[in-house]
Amino acid sequence: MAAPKLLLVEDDPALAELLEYRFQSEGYNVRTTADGDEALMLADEDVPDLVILDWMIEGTSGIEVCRRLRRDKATAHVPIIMLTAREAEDDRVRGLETGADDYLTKPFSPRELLARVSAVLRRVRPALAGEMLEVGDLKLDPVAHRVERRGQQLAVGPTEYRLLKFFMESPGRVFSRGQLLDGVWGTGSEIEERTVDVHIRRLRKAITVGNSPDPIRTVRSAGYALEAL
Amino acid sequence: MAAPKLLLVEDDPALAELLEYRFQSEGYNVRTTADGDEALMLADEDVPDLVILDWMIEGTSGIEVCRRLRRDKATAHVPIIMLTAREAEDDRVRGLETGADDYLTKPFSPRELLARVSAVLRRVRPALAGEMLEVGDLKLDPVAHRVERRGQQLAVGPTEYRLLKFFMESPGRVFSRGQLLDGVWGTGSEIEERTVDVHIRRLRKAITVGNSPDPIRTVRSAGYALEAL
DNA sequence: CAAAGATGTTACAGGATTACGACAAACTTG
DNA sequence: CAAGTTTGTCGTAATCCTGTAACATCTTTG
Repeated sequence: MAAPKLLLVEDDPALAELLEYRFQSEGYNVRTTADGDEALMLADEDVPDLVILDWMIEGTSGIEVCRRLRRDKATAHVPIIMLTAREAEDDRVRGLETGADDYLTKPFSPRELLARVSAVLRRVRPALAGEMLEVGDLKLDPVAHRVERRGQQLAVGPTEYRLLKFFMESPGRVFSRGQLLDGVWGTGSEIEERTVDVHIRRLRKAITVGNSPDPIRTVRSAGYALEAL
Repeated sequence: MAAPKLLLVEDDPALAELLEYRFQSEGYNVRTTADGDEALMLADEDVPDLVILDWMIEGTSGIEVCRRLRRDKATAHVPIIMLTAREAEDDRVRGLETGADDYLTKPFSPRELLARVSAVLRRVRPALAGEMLEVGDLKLDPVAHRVERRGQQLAVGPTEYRLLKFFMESPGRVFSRGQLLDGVWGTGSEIEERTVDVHIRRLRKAITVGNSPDPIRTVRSAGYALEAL
């Protein structure tokens, strides 16, 4: 299972280093920055699985970073945990309303932050926590790397597997070919968008058992979506 | 939009009543109980969209309720917010590890709980948190790219979809053909204004289900508007 | 009521988008 | 290294969508 990618935005060097070390030893893939604008750049060039964001940072403020992450379609659904030194309830409420998923008030223990990160990831990206994904009659086991439908094992190629997993993490949601290339092939892949069609076709073929219905919906001029039939 | 269904498990009568009142006035559908076993029964007979669970309750303990909710397939993915009077970090971590999605430490303000509930719902059930456009009996889900009326899926072409979405973002407002061309086709499109008529016609046809009334009003010599019938 | 103006309706051809099959290169695996 | 898989790209077929024109119908106005 791929290590969850975290983006840590924290301008206290001591705390940043401590957290980076702790998360890495827990198997996370961490990038760190102290600057709001740089954080947005990093998030844009390689979309992380979760952002830990200090409220009070240099450059663009935490809440502004949060807002911009939400505005950009690529990062709109990335969960955000805010760190705040303030006790004021207003700030916490404002953070949540801006789109943060959670917050912690300093001081906090690394252990508590770890628990939160893991809880949020489990909720938002079950596959990263090793949980079984189920959509309709499709089951995907991220640990065993197996896919089955109606109790039947399916032979799914590597790319089709990643594609299916990506879809199953957001059932019903429509993804453009560009979004699929970013999410499945990795940001900045130099691949023709038409190629996505071919892999969709291969995936469709692979998950067909008997005369089962096609759970992948083509949305003309928009992209594809996996339906929970 | 259907009111989100909350299940409140709280054994302090005063607090329970206060919260119940606040949530109801915010448009939530709330059921309350003070007992852990009863909570499980209620959750089982009508699965709620979110559970607010006091750690210290009579009967089955909060953490046990949490565990059992997670174990039952029907309720395994219902988000849980725990309320705890304890300050101990251990308890909070334990709560998160047991499968709670979030917790609040007493005392907290109803406003903060409301913000949390809304944040969690927005994550888990976007449709319940208002990321969906609704006008009259029309529903448009921009994420899933779906349109339905009276619970029935509608087949809407790409341009009609954009047109409808544009209308639904400003219900009741009249748009001239020129404004529609700018807003839906993009500024500077070299298209005959009469073409709009044709797409209005196609949209009307597409959103007709049975003998439903036509929600698109023609304003002679001015344009069209979508009415919230 | 007749004429002018505006909107509704239909048909159609060209255009745009997607599905499919095949293939060569790159990559895995034994 | 050889056999087999996987992958990205093309060309073409199939499908769907779109804009326009032509005509019908309705509304306003004189």
